[in-house]
Amino acid sequence: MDVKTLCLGILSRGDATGYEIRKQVAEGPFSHFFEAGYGSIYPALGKLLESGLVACREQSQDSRPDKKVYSISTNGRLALIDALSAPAAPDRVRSQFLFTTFFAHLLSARQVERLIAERLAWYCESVERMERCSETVCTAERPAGERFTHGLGLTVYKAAAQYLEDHGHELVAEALKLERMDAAD
Amino acid sequence: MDVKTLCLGILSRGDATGYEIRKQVAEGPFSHFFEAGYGSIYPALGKLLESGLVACREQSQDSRPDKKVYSISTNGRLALIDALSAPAAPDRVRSQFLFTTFFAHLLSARQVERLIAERLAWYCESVERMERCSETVCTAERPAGERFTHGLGLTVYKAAAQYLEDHGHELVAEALKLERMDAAD
DNA sequence: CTCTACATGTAATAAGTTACATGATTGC
DNA sequence: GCAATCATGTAACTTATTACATGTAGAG
Repeated sequence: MDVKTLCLGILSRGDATGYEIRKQVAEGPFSHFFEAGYGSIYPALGKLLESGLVACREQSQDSRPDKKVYSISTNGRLALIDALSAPAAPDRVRSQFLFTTFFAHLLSARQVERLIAERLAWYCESVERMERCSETVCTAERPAGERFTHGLGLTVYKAAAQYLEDHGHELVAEALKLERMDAAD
Repeated sequence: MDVKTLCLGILSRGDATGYEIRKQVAEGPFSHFFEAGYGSIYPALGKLLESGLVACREQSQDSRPDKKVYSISTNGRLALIDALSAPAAPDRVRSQFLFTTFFAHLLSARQVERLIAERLAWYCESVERMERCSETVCTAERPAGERFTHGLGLTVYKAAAQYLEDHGHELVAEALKLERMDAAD
């Protein structure tokens, strides 16, 4: 499941340019479980074009740069289904935040407090971002899978935010205690 | 936050061999937010040794292969704190599972059913794996950060598993409906 | 006049994965 | 006898990130 497959998936929902694909990954319904920048999307589209899994038509626009609109081919749809049918690979997660909280005792109380506050803000932003695309994903016309994936993301974010609100103070409390002990020495 | 920093973090809790580090990442308290295999851990330890952030003593054992026990140096501890103090980088998540569920309408009901069941099993395993190391992480002697990180991971897994139990059937129901429609054609 | 949005791409670099290579011991 | 655990490492490959490179138009 690489960026090529991601592009196939997005194109299976409708034609798009590289720019639009990137927007769907950054802000749209894929944002909570995939990341990709231009530097991986454009090369991926190039390879898909080479192997005939997508087609491309150039569109000149006035008062806008030309754009290349990609559309998925029949072979592309088959390749997508193949990729989806492959044995489930485990999710890849690497959390700088959790790594940092694990070693919170090495930071100052001020740092810990900021860490928690920033993360809470980030969860709020993420939830807002996701709710902004709820209207396009959570309608009856869209497949159930889209609603499901969206709902699972929201649920997880909300559970995590709640945990932070419930337990964040414990981290700060310990940091303050350690600082008092240091001061006593 | 790369594998080098991960090694520094783990070594800050006590000396370890490359093999033991890998075990902590695969099964220990780091398993839910970091991944690393031998192929990244050994080279990382090599680089840390070169730059003097860790020290290494060789230990021969009888009836076991020799091992290299690494320990963090003072500079290593400083480097770790530096890395922890760096501005929070967003978590990296790439979920094959969520990608697949998003496009569940392209799969057969059988495939969807298996997907959900396997994922639920995976969550159960993950929760069990994490609870197995609860005893070493969730004691009063360990820093609050370890308990916090552990608790957040468990909370998120449980919330996700609950969501699957609550909404997984919707996905299967749609798949069955699509199959009936196909059969009708 | 500055910032954001639109729009595409390449090159250099960094990072990590997979496969390869080896080998003893312990428990079933 | 076979699988699992302990134990270390390299080389080739794949992949993705970052920085570079360029340019228009509309909104404020």
